Amino acid sequence: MARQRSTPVTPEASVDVRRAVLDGALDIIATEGAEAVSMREVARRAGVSHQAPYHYFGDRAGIFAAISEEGFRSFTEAFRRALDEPGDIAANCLHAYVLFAMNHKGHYRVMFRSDICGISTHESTTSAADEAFLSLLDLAEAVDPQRDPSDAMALPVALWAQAHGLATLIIDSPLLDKLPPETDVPELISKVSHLSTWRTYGNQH
Amino acid sequence: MARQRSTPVTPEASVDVRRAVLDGALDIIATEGAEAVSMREVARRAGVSHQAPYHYFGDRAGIFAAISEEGFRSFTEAFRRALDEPGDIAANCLHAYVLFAMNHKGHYRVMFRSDICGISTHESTTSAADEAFLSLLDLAEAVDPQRDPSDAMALPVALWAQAHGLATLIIDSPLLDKLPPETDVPELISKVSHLSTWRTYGNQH
DNA sequence: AAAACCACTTGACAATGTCAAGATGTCTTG
DNA sequence: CAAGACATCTTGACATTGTCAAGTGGTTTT
Repeated sequence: MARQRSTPVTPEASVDVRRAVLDGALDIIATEGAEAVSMREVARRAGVSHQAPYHYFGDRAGIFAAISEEGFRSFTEAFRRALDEPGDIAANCLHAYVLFAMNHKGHYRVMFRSDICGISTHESTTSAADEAFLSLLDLAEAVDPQRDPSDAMALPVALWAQAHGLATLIIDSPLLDKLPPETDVPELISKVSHLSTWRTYGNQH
Repeated sequence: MARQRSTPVTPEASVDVRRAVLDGALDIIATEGAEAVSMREVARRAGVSHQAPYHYFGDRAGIFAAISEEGFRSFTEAFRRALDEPGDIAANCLHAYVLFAMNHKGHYRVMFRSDICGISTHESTTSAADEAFLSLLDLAEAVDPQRDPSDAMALPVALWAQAHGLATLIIDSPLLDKLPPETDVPELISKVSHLSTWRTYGNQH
């Protein structure tokens, strides 16, 4: 009995293993949280030996770094799409931000958890995060290009904090536990957007 | 060699062990993150056997639940103090919120991590969290008592999200990494407060 | 004096992260 | 086309971890 996997070693199969490890980890993170991810469990789910994941990711933190990178890339994509939509740019972007977190719970939960992935040591993850930040700066520019240049960072920080806070409170549930169960989340986002910095004054297109 | 601890079993000593376990855990959480907390390491730091923490906290999640409860209680205290200060109530509260998170990094990092402490199973933790939420509702009431009652939750949600987002982005560092190193955090909080919902219109006292 | 209890302890177990050392196939180079 | 290099895994071993079980020795209650 030389090998259990149906497909032997081929370039395609190896991509599958990498993907399967990532997907297994993402599933665990989204349902049980990042702490529950174990090298051996993701290996088991991928149907490979307990050491196979090490080949692709080096160590446990490597898996999280890969997930984080993937998350930042697809986040940037979604956010830039929202920037180009017609209507209230800021409101559109807040929706896109929070919906991304909800639809990519596993990714989002890892993206800002410096304690588990040590993102700074993984260059490609850092650059993906930098790109995401740039798209946020573009939003600030669209919302208020005339703000005081010496305080240019205040607006992006305020926007980011509002969106990140709303996203984490929703996906980690303490917020929804406090609200009536029939609460409509997209509607809630709209209301928050209306109350906050996430609203564009006269910049619709 | 019957016993290693200098003080034998007395009521006082037992309080010390409980406290020492909590402090050890808090130190690890603040410096290395919650993942690095292990039952045996906190026991080691407290100078007791690896099973002693189980006596007080039941299991690993129990330690986090206790920290979470302690966090919510002292948070509520600090927040209520800010509510009573003269000046712009909302701005004062935002400062209090973020400074609490910065000064109680260990506590704050655990308070909203449902994945590691399963707060809902610990009744006293849940009630401490409920009280904290009530103080937030009081702030919303002070900021805008005349808002539409059918959307009464939108304002507290917006406030909470802004504060929570800013706090987590600061203590977990991705925000400060993007800003110039000489950035003054309290000043940044003020600017964000000025830009956002965290500002009181005509409610100063 | 006996029973119950508190605040621990020692011992054991399966599971985990990771190092080391293969195995087996593909690809490259002389 | 043989020989090495490389990719993609595997099996084995080890220390460390969370937690169950079963003491141990004082204090308190009955």
